[in-house]
Amino acid sequence: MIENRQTRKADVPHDNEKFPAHLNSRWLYYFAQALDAGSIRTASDRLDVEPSVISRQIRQLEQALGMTLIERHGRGVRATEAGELLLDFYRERDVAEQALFGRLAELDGLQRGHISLSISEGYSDRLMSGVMNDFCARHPQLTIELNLASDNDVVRQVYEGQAHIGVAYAPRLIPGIEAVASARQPLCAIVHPDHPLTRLPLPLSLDDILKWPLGLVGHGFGIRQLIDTVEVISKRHFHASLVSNSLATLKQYVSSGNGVTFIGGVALLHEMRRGQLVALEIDHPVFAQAEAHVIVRSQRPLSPAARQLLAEITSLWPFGERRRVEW
Amino acid sequence: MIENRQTRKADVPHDNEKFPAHLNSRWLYYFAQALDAGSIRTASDRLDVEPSVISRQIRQLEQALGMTLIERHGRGVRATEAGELLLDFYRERDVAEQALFGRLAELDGLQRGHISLSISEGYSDRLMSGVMNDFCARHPQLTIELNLASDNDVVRQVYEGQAHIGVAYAPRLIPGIEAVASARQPLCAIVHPDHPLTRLPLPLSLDDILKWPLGLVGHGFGIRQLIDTVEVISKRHFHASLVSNSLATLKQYVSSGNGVTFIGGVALLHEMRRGQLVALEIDHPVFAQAEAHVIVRSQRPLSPAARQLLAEITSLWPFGERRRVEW
DNA sequence: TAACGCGTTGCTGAAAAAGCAACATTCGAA
DNA sequence: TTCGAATGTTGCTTTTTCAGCAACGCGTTA
Repeated sequence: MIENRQTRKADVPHDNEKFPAHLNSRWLYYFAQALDAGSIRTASDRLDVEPSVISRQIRQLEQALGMTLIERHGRGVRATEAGELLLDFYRERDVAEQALFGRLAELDGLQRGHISLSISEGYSDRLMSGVMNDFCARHPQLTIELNLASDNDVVRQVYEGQAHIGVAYAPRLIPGIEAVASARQPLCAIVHPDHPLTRLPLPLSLDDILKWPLGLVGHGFGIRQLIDTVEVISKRHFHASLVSNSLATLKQYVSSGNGVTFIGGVALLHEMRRGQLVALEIDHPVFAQAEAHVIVRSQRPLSPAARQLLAEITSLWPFGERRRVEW
Repeated sequence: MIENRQTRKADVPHDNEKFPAHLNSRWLYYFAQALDAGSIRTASDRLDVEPSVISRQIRQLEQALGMTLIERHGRGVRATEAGELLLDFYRERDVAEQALFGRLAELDGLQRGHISLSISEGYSDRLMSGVMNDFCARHPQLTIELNLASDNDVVRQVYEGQAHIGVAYAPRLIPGIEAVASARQPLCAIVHPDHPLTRLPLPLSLDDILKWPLGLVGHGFGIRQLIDTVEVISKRHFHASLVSNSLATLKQYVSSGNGVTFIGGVALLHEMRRGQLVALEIDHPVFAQAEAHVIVRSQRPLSPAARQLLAEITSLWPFGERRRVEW
């Protein structure tokens, strides 16, 4: 036992303590086996160990508890009153342990578990239609938490362990965060289908775009950092007529006027299909090389369920890649 | 672990088993301590053991379960999903263990326990008035079973472990039975107070007694063996007008006529006090040397409660000795 | 009474655990 | 960015615990 082990540094012989901090599982095991078999020798035959081992272990248990646990007759052993109490406890402990194993196995078999996803706004549709719906249907007993957040928050939540898996567009990758899948998804200029820009040849030049009122996402989005970067290196000033932390607001903004906003095209699948919005490629390397990432915390052991979901996400990643030709 | 320990005789390497038969308590202990402390090193400082020990024990636990239990960050450890499950189990197990210790301590403090007494008929009154009433009042949470039986049954029940303590009058002592207290209590002739025998000088001779109708206890009573013995060595014939296995019946018999019976005087305290019966000494060494015994099973560990009661019984034994002068 | 089975006890070797020191990483602050 | 402190880990040795073997004492049984 731990508390009986004498350490070298502080060797205090407090054996007079009434009860040990914890019961050695082997003591209990032999104790229960001996009582179950009716005699130490029978138990020793069953377990294929020497009778002396069992005898000694039981004695240690008795000494640790400071009370006699079994009656030693000439023909076997029987439990004393204290022994019965201990035996009942052991039995209960055993079934609890088996129940634990069952739960652990369920966790292994994806019949139990909790997965927390943190997703950049605009990816939820694609993720849901591409993977999540199917995955949830196949594992109805899993608890899946889907959290929409800004790109920076996605990274933060994954980093702090609040989310197991994150999907972010152009996030600032920091040490400790690992991108298990990436896909280049250019940042596009989003406009109404009737917008004059749609009549210009692609890719659009920055100058053409900047003639129109601009709607920008707020800071905290990976997109915004890309925009700021381009603003600096292109030596131009991006005047934002509207700044919002909601992509939906920006979509609304451009769909009801002739404004322009910068959003990854992948986030607009629905609107583009319905002909409500169009995504126009921009002639700038930074915009063109923007990437979306599926991220996890480095060296964080994921639960089996999270591992499985991650595998499915990456296998289908990027979700709309093949449809990209339609844009 | 027991099942992982390889035996020499039958070494079957079934390490591929998913879960061990039993969790090593030390593994769990370190595991819980590390998570509780937040880091292995903090736990190692608290427990005064090397960090390597904790690290290794946790790893063994993980290998035994076949799953990762803690996330190792640079600044401490955290539980995985499986780890949380295991930790919850451990916490519950711990409180159950503490509860067990509490029950064991109660058992030690006589606040809990079961005592089974087997008592020869006729001793219950004296036992109850002398010891049991007080003992029961002082330890109301003890369960005390008081079983009246014939002398031979008292011995048998104690021998077979059905009774912890026995009180028998002149029982046949067999190996394995130990008399922790004895008292010479002569077998007397019991008659009605108005019986002609009461007018004869004491001790009575056998011949005087045998002139009167005889009530005898049945076989199975220690008394009866004494009577049979005397019958043989005195070369007389004891004709029983009534044979009963109930002392109460015999008392009734002699109190309503001029019959005589042989009962230990100590069994008649009530009746003698009320003047309903008198016990007359008999002039025979076998009768005079009859002994009552408090018996237990040799080398049987008694529960603390039973030990305490036994001590009280023997300290006051024999209960009515000082009053014997009144007879 | 002798033989058998039971639990127990020294003793020896093996396995597990603990200690020690050094290492690789990670995190935080200058 | 760099340095330093802190964390978990690993190789190795020492200590402790456990298991096996043989013998003994004891109670039970034929």
